Amino acid sequence: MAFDISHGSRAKPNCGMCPAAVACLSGSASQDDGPRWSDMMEPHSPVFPEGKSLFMAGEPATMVYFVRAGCIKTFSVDEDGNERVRGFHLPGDVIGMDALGSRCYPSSAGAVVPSQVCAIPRARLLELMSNSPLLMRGLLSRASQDLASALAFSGDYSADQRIAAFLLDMNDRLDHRPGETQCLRLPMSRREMGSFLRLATETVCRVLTRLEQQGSIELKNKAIHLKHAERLADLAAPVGLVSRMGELPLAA
Amino acid sequence: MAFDISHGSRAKPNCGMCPAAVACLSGSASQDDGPRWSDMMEPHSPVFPEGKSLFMAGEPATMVYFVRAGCIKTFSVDEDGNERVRGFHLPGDVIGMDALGSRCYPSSAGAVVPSQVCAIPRARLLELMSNSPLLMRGLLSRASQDLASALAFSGDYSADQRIAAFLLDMNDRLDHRPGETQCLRLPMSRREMGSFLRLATETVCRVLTRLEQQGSIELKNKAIHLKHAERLADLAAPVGLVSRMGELPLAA
DNA sequence: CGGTTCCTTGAGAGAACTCAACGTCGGTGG
DNA sequence: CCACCGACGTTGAGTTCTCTCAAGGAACCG
Repeated sequence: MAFDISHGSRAKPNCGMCPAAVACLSGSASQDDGPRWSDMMEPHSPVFPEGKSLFMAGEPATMVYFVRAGCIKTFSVDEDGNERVRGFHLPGDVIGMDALGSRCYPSSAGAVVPSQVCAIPRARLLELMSNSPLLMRGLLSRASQDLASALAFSGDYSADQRIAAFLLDMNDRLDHRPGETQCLRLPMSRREMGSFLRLATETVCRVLTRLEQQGSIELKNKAIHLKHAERLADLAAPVGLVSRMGELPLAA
Repeated sequence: MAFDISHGSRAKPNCGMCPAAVACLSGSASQDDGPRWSDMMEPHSPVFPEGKSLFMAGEPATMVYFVRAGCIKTFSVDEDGNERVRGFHLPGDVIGMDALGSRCYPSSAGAVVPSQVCAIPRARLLELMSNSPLLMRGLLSRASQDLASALAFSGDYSADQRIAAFLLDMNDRLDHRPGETQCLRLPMSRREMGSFLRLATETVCRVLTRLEQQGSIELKNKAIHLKHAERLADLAAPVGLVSRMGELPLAA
């Protein structure tokens, strides 16, 4: 993890110091908004231990969260108690945008690994958006990207294609030191991965094993070395997931 | 169809006269916004014959559309030329909200049956949203609902469950005179239905036939009579699709 | 160390797909 | 009016992919 959450838990947010701030604010606020942005935030950035939930589906949506460190999943639970992961949120990602227009969170959210988030009251964010078209544009842009990503994964693709696309997506989004060999350290379990990709846990395992036998990847538990990213990209091409690195620059 | 598009094609939008206006503006604008709203619109409401496309994926997003009559599908085309329907949009629905934050439309849009839409320049809408928090709230609310619906259908459910949920959703959204027996007239082909639900055309047919044999529905080509909506609802329950009739009232 | 959860692999079952054929509908032109 | 055509809809047979059930191994924690 790029940001050690063991120190400074419950620290007052200071976006100037936060390694995730670049991603949080990218395309979302002008230079001037920086200080105001920090001031908006709740005074503490709570730490959530693994498994702890931020909020439950149906709960009144009071806050919007920005992930500072760790990994947060959003999910819903069907009547049989089965969990369905809707998405994984990494440092710099926003959680709760889909509740901006409604009173309640449409899904639950919980920490996949120990995580830290910054919170901003939903009403304050709406107000801020009204005052800053640039911020509104930026946040809408993020929401659009999340939507596009969700739609891409919702397609009817084979297990191999979905997993290849997932690995590449996580590789894009998890920050890893440049120059370092592409070694993913996935925060989530096989079960959570399968839940997100609509695959049985066993199928996830089998596909990963198959990809390893083909020499495309190398498995070391949750660490995955992408040996032939190109081959994965070929496999994942039909999914049509565009890299989120291609951020919208600040210019309108 | 509740609104005969054979007359008044290319008519100047007049939301006071339009049967879809209630849905368009529901929760989206205050009383005062009504006239301003009409003025925003492009001077003509173009008619799109079946198959005609409104815009293509990747095209610069200049307009946001409101469906006035007919049925518009949004879709993407993969590298093999296969069409994947992302959603069906009925009178009162918005198209292009997912492009508000980006420069280009993420998917293509085309008429499923002869259809009429009202267009509003994207920039004008963004401007209007900045000036009217209520409008912003309303439109975000719609976007949230669309997202929730898309997520519900993206779940890993059986063909029967997805089709039952789809029929009930269409029944909710297609306006039919109250008191009339619940007789759906689906605008889309089996192929389009399957494309949306991630099912082969043949599977759609088989499931519909099965539902008919069970006495749940009655098929007359594209007209479908829901004989036992309850049974369908039981089947579709796990999909967790909430009726869109439960609109957010105007009150904050 | 137990105990638990997660990961992995195998065997069999089932759901949906593909391929193929045929029926139906709506339009077009002789 | 009827024959023809193409697109759409329906049904059957066989295949494939993924799931379920089952069991053993590995990692983690008190």
